[in-house]
Amino acid sequence: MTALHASLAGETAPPARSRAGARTSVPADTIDYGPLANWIGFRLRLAQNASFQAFAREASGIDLSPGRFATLVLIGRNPGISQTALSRANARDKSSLTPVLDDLVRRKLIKRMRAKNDRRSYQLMLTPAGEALLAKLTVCAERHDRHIDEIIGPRDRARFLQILKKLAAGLLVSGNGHSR
Amino acid sequence: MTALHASLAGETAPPARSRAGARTSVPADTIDYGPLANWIGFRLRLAQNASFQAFAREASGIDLSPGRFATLVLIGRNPGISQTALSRANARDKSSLTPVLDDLVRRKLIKRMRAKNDRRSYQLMLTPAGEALLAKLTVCAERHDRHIDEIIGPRDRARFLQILKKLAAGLLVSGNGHSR
DNA sequence: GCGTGATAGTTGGGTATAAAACTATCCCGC
DNA sequence: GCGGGATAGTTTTATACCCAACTATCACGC
Repeated sequence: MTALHASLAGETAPPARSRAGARTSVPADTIDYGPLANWIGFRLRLAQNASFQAFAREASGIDLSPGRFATLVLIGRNPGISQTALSRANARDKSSLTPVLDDLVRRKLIKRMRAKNDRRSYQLMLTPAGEALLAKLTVCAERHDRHIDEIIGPRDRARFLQILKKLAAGLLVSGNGHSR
Repeated sequence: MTALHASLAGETAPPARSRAGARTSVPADTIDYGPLANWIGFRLRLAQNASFQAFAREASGIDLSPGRFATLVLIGRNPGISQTALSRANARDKSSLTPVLDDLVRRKLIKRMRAKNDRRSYQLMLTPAGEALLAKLTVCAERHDRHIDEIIGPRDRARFLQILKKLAAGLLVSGNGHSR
C-alpha cells in the first residue's frame, strides 16, 4: 500500500518515475488493463481495498484493526450473540473468529459467557471498555463514511448501496447448493 | 463461505435452523446490523467477497485462483511488463508477487526474462500455454460478468462502475502523503 | 571510475482468513 | 436412557497478503 495505489488511482506522485522506470518496457501509467478495466469484480476489489485502507487511516491511533470494528459493532448491537451467528453476520468463517475473540477478551473489550441452556455456545457481549472503544470507533467510521459520501455524491449513495446489497445477495444465492 | 453467506444474503437453505439455533439468543436472521447495514465499506466488503467466490465457482475446474487470473490478463495485455509495474497495476505489494510468479513459471504459463538493458528487472510474458489458459479463463470471466449484469441490470452498470472507480481513486489520493 | 542515491526483486516476520478434522454438547425418537 | 445425527467452538494446516530489511543493479555527477 501507498504509492502503488496512488499510481493506480490517478497519480499522486508526479516527481517519481522519470529515468529508471521509463526503460522497463511498460511505463506504469500506460498499462493496458484490457477487459479488467471494466470488470466489476476487479473494480470491486480495488474499491474495497481503498476503503479498507482509508478506514485504517481514519482509525489510526486507535489500536484496533478495521476488521475487528465490525465485530464490536455486531456484538454491541446484538448482546448475547453466539460466535457462529456472529461469523455468519460478518461473513467470515467461524474458525477465523476464535483468535479474534480471544484477543478481544484478553484486552477486556468483550466477555464470553457460557449460555445457560446450551453449554456448547458462548454469549458474547461488550464490556464497558468495549462500549467506550466502540463509541470512539463509530466516530471514525462516520467520518470515513462522510468522506465516501463526498466522493460518491449524496444523490448516488442510496442507489450504489442498493446495488452492493443486491450483488452480495444475488451472487451468493446462485452458487451454494451446499448442505451445512 | 457457504451457508453463512446464504443466511446473510437472503436464505437459500430453509431446511436448516429450526431447533438448536432458535435458542442461541440471536437467531441469525434477526441480526441487528446497526450502522453497519448502510456503511459503504462494510457492504463493499460483502459484495467483493461474494463476487470473488462467484468467480471462483465459475472458474472451478480450472486450476487457477481468481487472484492469479488478473495477473495473467495484465501480463497478456502488457508483454514485457516488469514485476513492479505489474504489482502496481494489480494493487498488490511486489513482494506478494514473487511466489505467485514462481508458481506460474513452474507451471509454464509465463516466462521471466531478464531485461537487456536493466539486469535487475524481469520482463514477463505469457507462454502459449499461458495464452490458452487465459483464453479459457476469459470465457469464465465474461460469464461471471454477465451474471453480475443480470443482477445489477444493464442500466445501472456503467454508473456503478464509475462510482467504484471514483471511490478507489478518491479514497487513495486523500491519504498518502507517503514518500516511497 | 567511483561514491551516492534510487530502483528491481527477494526474503523474513507477522496477520488475516478459509477448510477440514476434531471435541463436546445437544435434540429427538424410540 | 440411548444412539444417531446435528450443532458450537477449537485446532490444525495452508494460503494470501503486507511491511521492512536485504542484495544486486543502475544512473548520475564529479
